[in-house]
Amino acid sequence: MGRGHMARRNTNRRVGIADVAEKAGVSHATVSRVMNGNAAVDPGIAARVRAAAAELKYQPNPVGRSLALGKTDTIGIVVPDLANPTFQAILRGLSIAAAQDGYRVLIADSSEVTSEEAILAGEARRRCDGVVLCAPRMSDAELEELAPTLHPLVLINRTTVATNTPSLSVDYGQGIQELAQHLVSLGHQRLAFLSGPEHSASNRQRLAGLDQFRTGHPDIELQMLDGGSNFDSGHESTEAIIASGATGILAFNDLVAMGLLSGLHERGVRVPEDISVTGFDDIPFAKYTTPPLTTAAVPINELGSLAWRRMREQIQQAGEAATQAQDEFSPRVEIRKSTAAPALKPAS
Amino acid sequence: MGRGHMARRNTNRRVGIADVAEKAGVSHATVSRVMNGNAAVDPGIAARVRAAAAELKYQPNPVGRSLALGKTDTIGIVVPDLANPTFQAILRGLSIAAAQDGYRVLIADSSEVTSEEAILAGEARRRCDGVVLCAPRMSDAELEELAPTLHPLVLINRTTVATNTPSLSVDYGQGIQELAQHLVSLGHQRLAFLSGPEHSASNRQRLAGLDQFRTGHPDIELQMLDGGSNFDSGHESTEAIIASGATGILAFNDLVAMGLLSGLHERGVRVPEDISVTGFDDIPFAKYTTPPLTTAAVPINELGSLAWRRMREQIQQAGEAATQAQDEFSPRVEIRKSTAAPALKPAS
DNA sequence: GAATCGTGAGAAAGCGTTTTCTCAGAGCGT
DNA sequence: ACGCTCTGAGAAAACGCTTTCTCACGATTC
Repeated sequence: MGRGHMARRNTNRRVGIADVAEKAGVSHATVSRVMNGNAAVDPGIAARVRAAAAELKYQPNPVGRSLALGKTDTIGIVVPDLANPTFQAILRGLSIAAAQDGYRVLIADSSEVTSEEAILAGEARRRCDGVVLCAPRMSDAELEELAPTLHPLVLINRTTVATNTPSLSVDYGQGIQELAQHLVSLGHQRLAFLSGPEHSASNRQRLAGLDQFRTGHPDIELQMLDGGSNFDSGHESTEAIIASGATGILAFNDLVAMGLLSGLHERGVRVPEDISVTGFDDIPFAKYTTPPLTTAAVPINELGSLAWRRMREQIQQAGEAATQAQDEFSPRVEIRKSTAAPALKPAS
Repeated sequence: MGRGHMARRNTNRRVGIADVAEKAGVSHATVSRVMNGNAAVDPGIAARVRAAAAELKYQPNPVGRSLALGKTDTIGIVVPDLANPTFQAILRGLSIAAAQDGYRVLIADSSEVTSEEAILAGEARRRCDGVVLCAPRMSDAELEELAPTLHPLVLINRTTVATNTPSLSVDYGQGIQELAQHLVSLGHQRLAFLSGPEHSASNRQRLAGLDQFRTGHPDIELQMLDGGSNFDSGHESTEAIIASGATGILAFNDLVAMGLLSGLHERGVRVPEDISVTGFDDIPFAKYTTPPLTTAAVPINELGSLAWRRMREQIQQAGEAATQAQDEFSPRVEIRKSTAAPALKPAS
């Protein structure tokens, strides 16, 4: 195979800085200088270098560059489930905003496996200049311990006690209360909440909001049913929902609501005549379900781009551990056709 | 600021291989050997190294590793539009499959800007061990020139004349013909195709399929209307569709169809009573539109994971430029409620 | 018991950049 | 004309790792 020391260099190897240095008759250093435009170099030489680089189609190797500069121009994002339109939208917003500043994004999907999150985040952080942790399912204690490790870190839908990591959150507690209020004002007396993943902080917020709602409306029945965060889990809850006897259903999110809608349709239960259903998030498709879904709209597109802005701020500050912005968004109730007044007298 | 040469090393710096070497009283080399389990090292020493590594929480720096090994354990994916559920699904399938083998994925969204694709792909390739190019909009000539540059490359919805880059494609031509056939067999005589992005290869396939359809059905009217690939462009085409007088509409994809559905609804045109509409792709939400969308189902989840398998094959072969698999999927028509027989006599 | 082999660990050479350090030569003032 | 500063380019160190090369030491063999 001929693993000799010299020769076979040009044949195989990608063109490197050494090649253009040789062609231009200058040193590596000079090539680097003209490529980066840092120090002043003689215009004649610079032109020669540029010509050589162009002719050889030289493109600096980012890995070497990263090692020397100590930065990768890449950020990582960890999401619990890439199939969820909410996280897709955040990813997209983040990716586009970051690209505008010359940064790329590396994705990691924990598939809702809580124990993987810390590992994925750590790995991502080592490869990237920062990490955005999206709706982490891990415990507060674990998050608190992990956060400093990850440092240029942005949290979405989660906060830490230490105020030096920025967070973006949505006031799910308020949103769910408004939805419940909407159902009640339509005349519903028996509500049910189809809850989300056990370790989801946003689910806990919803539960807290509903607790508060209960104290304000002691006369209203409100059941809690276990569920998940995706389409299937909504679909699987159909029986339980019907059995509950509730007429107003608050689904964890739009996906769950859509699954439920389809399940109810299969069972011949009419929405909203027999049962009213609400979602959460207002994903783009919520307008086009049958019937169009009443939901609480989260400004999802802004989340991604704001996450990048917060990340960039930290990267630029580099060091001075200032206290960081804690952004909170208020969802806005979007009334459509999946909610209506309940039937006047429930059959019997 | 004290930019001296020594000291201030432990304070600031991330723990590196040198630190654990020192702590264990061995050389860098030995630490590396232990961490990678390559060469044989004395069990006693190995234990000492491992203990030191654990105590220091040492994690090898991936950038240094990448530079030394010439691989990044990362692949890139370039998509025209991350907002499109089809590409989201491919990304997800790819990401999950790659993660299983310890690879991460870097994303690049060209935002349908054709001229950006080559640049993004090139950049991605330099940072990664391979690139998957998803429905590239660039010209055949450009693609042909770019392909060898990108080498470990997988194409989705596009092929090259050189057979040494694997490609995954969907037979859009056949799918659209089957949909047209479906409309005709329902009794439609006047069809219209709402075409997609001009530079989309899959759009050209559809056009070719429809040409073929025409020759088999000279009696059927088939108009071609310009459109786009997303929700909005479908919505914007509403007027043109109504003006066309067609009763059977073949939308470029499900998104366009959904936009059209909403536009028609706003205008009071009933689907399927007045106009039948078909989509393409069968994205998860197609079942839940009003009415549920007749479409051609593409096995979208498989695409992503198969793309990874093809990529992995190439990475493993590393060199021997064998001819690569060209996979083709056949869409399956999914008849739902957005298509029906046309009104017997069109008003006048 | 001397020559040979094998084992395993350290020294050092990469990997491809950037950046500091060093120094030659030009320009300037006196 | 001498020494001074200043500009700009090359040499070399650094980034953090892997891997080849080298060599010391103990074990084997005749």
